[in-house]
Amino acid sequence: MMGVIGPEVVSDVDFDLRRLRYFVAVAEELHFGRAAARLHIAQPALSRQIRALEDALRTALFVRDRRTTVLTAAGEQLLADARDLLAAAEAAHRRVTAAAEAKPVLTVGFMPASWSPRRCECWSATGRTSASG
Amino acid sequence: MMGVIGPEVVSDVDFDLRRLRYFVAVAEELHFGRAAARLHIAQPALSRQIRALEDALRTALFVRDRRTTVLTAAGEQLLADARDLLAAAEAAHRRVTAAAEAKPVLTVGFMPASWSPRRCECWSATGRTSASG
DNA sequence: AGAAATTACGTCTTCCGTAAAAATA
DNA sequence: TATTTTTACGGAAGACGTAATTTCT
Repeated sequence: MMGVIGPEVVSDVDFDLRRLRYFVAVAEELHFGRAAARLHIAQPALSRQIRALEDALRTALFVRDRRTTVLTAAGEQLLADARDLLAAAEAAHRRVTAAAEAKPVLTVGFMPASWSPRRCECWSATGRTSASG
Repeated sequence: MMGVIGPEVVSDVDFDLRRLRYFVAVAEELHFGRAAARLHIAQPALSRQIRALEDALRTALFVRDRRTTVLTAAGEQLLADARDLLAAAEAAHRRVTAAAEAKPVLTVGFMPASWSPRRCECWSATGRTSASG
């Protein structure tokens, strides 16, 4: 499905964070059985979700070689990005929780590896004393 | 729900990208009706999803003042993070698609505003000619 | 009354787990 | 035949829309 119409044409990236977690598990294990066990779900459910992800991306992520499971180039790219995305989501969750408690937020230099910068300097320290109503 | 058990205790960040999009719409419009129209869904559905998001985060995101809708401090934080997360997801989608087509990927300096760096230098240029099997 | 958000309810899609099937060494 | 993944099927959870409800100006 596409984002639709008007000034708002979002590409509607259809990967769920849950699906991304599933994908990372399979990509790391390279074995649907072990990945399913690690995720505490049944194998068929995992297989379906991975296929659904591939369909949504319109891109093959694994090469199922009958006996072996290997990542495609797209799969390798997604593995890197998925890890970053999940980490970013978790970090966001922490920041939101912290903001709710009106605690000062300290952001330390951080950057996803997939952006592979040649050089990067980045830091910040934001102290906020509860200024909310 | 928590990630569960063993060496893998993921905090199970429960925000869906779809819910995040819904949230951004409301946060930008500060009006459930307009936001729902913009998202092409009904108002109640949107209201429920926002509440579900707040429940999942265990954090209030809006102050519903009957007549007005305002962001909480946590809401403001999430707005910034959500935009970055959605942008990152979209970028990841593009990179994955590009990788699938074995095109060289050019990453230009980019950094979410929410990390509010005092100073940041960051660039990279990765050329990859189809080396996949 | 009028406007804005939430709850109630019925429906439809999606997701999961168990069981069976396909495919390969 | 054993192992790994995928399809089939029935049940549970989630999400949406329409309609009714609450609350404040």
